[in-house]
Amino acid sequence: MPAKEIAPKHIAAPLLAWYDRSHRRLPWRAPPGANAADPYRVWLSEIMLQQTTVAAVIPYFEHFTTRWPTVEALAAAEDGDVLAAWAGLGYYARARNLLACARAVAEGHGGHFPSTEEALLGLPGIGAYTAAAITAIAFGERAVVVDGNVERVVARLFAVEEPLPSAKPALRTLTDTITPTARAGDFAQAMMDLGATVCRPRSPDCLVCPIADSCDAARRGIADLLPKKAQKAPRPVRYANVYVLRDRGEILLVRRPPRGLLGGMLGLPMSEIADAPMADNTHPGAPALTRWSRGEGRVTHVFTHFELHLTVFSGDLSGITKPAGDWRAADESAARDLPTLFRKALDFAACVDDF
DNA sequence: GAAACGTGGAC
DNA sequence: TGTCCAAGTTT
Repeated sequence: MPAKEIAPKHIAAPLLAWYDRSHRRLPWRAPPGANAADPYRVWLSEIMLQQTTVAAVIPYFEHFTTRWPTVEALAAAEDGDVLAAWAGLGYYARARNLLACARAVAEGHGGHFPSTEEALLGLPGIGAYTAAAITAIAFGERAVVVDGNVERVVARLFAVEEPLPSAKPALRTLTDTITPTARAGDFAQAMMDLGATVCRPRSPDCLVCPIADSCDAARRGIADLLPKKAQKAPRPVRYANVYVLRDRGEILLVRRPPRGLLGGMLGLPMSEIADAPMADNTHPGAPALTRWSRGEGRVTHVFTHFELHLTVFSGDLSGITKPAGDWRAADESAARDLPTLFRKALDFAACVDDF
């Protein structure tokens, strides 16, 4: 019954001491000894960090906070500007929910984020993890903050053999038992930092871990085998066509439907996504009836749940009525606001046709 | 509960 | 090269 032997203070005290010693400076973190963190910055960083690495987030966070320093400023922004600023970060529903949340806070809460988990959970894009993280980090209130790092640390600490994701409820309960009341935000961040830098998914560095004394997996030498994970489904391969339509120095971009894959983002005109390649002489989803020339080869882009093989067609408008859409100068900057998928397709087309 | 939803870095 | 993974949420 190792769970009983690990008292909160045996974890929190050495962990917090380690955190104070090794404190990582990150743009959304209040410097040591400074005033409490700004809820807007905490919230923004937590949304951006969902399933996304710190290194990828930093430049986006700097850009967003410079351009929209407050939640009210963000709430007043144009949808297209925010989505464009998010381009390349991925999981674009986050950007759509970000705006919806900012507007809810600005209009429904007087520009102040609510400070309870329950109220935070009611806001778009804020789930169990983010609500707890904001409660602890921005408001200093005790909350049980469980992300992927914490699950890993706790699974090892208590040598939980049950695989994820079914172990989630047990891991949450165990996290509750070691969560202190004091320094709630620091404890949460310390757990996540530990998971990111010491209690890593592969090759955990138990020799330098501040809580290895209390760790059942370390004691038994099985830390690198935990947590166990259920097998994931294989990634299917799918196909689509994209169209680079030119008119003199411009190319056509279109706004995608507001939900679903890359929802709301600007992109190249694209066919439906199919399970097999389309015949070269049919052009479902093409923006105009013109002569299309197929690029040699395909662009491959790997999403979480499928691998997309894109055939890139280019064509010239040459006198046909200009279809509606966002016509952009056909240079490198055309790809600026686009999801990576379309940046790749444009790069591919540029290599083939050098426009 | 399972599937949808991006991207880039590490090994 | 392929696989795994990163501070998850929504439907």
